[in-house]
Formats: sequence, structure tokens, C-alpha cells
Amino acid sequence: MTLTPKRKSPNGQPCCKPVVYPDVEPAEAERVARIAKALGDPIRLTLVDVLRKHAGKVCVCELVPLFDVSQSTLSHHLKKLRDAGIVDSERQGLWAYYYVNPEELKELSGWLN
Amino acid sequence: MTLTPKRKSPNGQPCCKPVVYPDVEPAEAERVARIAKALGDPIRLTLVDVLRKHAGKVCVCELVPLFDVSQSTLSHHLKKLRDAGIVDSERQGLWAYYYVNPEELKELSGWLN
DNA sequence: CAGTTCCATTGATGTTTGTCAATTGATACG
DNA sequence: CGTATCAATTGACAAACATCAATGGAACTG
Repeated sequence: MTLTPKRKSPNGQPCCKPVVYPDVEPAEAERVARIAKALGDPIRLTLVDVLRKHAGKVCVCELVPLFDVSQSTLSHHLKKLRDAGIVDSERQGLWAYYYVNPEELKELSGWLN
Repeated sequence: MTLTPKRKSPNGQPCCKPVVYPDVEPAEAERVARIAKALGDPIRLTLVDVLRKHAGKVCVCELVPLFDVSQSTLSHHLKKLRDAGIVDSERQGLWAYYYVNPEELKELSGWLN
């Protein structure tokens, strides 16, 4: 998408050179912002960090004591990460195991680079 | 920082192998989450995208018409990006020019990679 | 000086968020 | 069965957020 700026100026002088802005696709902006937003909380960011560095799936009962919040709050954060597609989970009997889905993080780092 | 998980289990069986989690530093998590949060809105993400791709400083009067929100709303978003350290601004007479501070984005991409 | 332009700030409003305590649903154990 | 455990959900609440219209302040213009 390209957007041509509408310049205004008090005396007719342009405030900058006329430019066509190579804008990010709105749909991509939406996707990347959604991922960034999900990472925009220290607890969720740390969760993703732990899951990323731990190759494999991690039980929720291991994650809860790492933080100073209630179990329901942590479950809420995990849901946000799931909704954003950043993590996935798997039920095994009584336990739930979480792991990172690298694709979504790639979308963010792809935009950054 | 390293945190040792406290495992619980109904029958004494561990739900996973005992692991020491190499956790991100809380202060770093806070910083990175702050940056991600500031990018977690489509308008702000697009703003940063425009500023990044346009090498140089861009006048606010060029940015406002790119979006479907009021001038005061855009000013509010620019302030959030400034507060997060992602962009800086410069006043020149009547106009204000914004540009990206690459350091903060590096903090995020550094964590991602 | 009076009017105009740009941009930041203020105040108001409805929405979203982070948090907890309590509950529920599912599974396992004795 | 009945009880215990894990994790998700619900309901409640204060704080933060996105938005706009209106105002303010600074700097040009004539």
C-alpha cells in the first residue's frame, strides 16, 4: 500500500519533501500488532521466554510457581498467548503442557528485520 | 536468574523432569514487554513502520492524514511511542518531526533472536 | 497586533485489561 | 463411589486504554 501525504503549510512552504510512504499492509500491521500486544506484559513475555529456552513442553504446574500471581491469573495469561497463536497446549490426563509455536514469533521478527 | 520449579503430583509421579529454568532477567522482561506493548496497536505499529522505512524525520502533519483517527488521538499514540523510547521528536518552528530511535527496537529484536 | 496554523493537553466516555477468589469440569486415586 | 488435584472459567473490580471534541500554547503571517 502506498499513501500520498497531504501537506499543509501556513505560507505555502512544504514542511518536508513530498513523499510516497511505503506503508505496511494494514492486515500485516494488524497481525504483527496482535503478536506484540500479547508479548506486552512482563509475565507473558517471561512465560514465552521460559517456554522458548526450554526445548520441549512444560507443565502448567511448573509454570505457576515461577510467578507471583494466582493460578487463575496465570491461566488467563496463557490463554492470551494461545489466542495470539504464540503458544499451543496439550492436555495429558490431569496436566496441561505448553510450548511455543515459532511461526508467530517469526512474523514479529520478520517485521522487525 | 534461575528458578527451580516446585513440582506437585497426585501420586508422587513428577509431571515432567525436574528442570532449572533459565529465566529472563525481570528487569529485561519489563523493558522488552514495555516496547512490545507500545507496538501492540495497529496505528502505532504502522507509525513506526512508516518512520522506519522513511529514512529521515517526518512531520506530524504528514502522519495525521495517513490514519482514520483524529489529530489528538494520533498525538496520543505518538506520545506513547515517545514514552516507550521508540521514537524521538524535534520541534522546528510550527512543525514537529518524528523519527525512530533504533536502540529500543534492537532491545526487542535482541530478545527475539 | 489580530488571525491562523500546527500540535500537545485536557476532560469525558466507553472498552479492555490484569487481578483475585470462588467455582467448575475433568481426571486420577484409594 | 468419594475425595483430591490440576487447570480453565466465571464474576467482580479497579486501573489503564483508545477515542473524540474542545482548549491551549507557541510560532508564524499579514
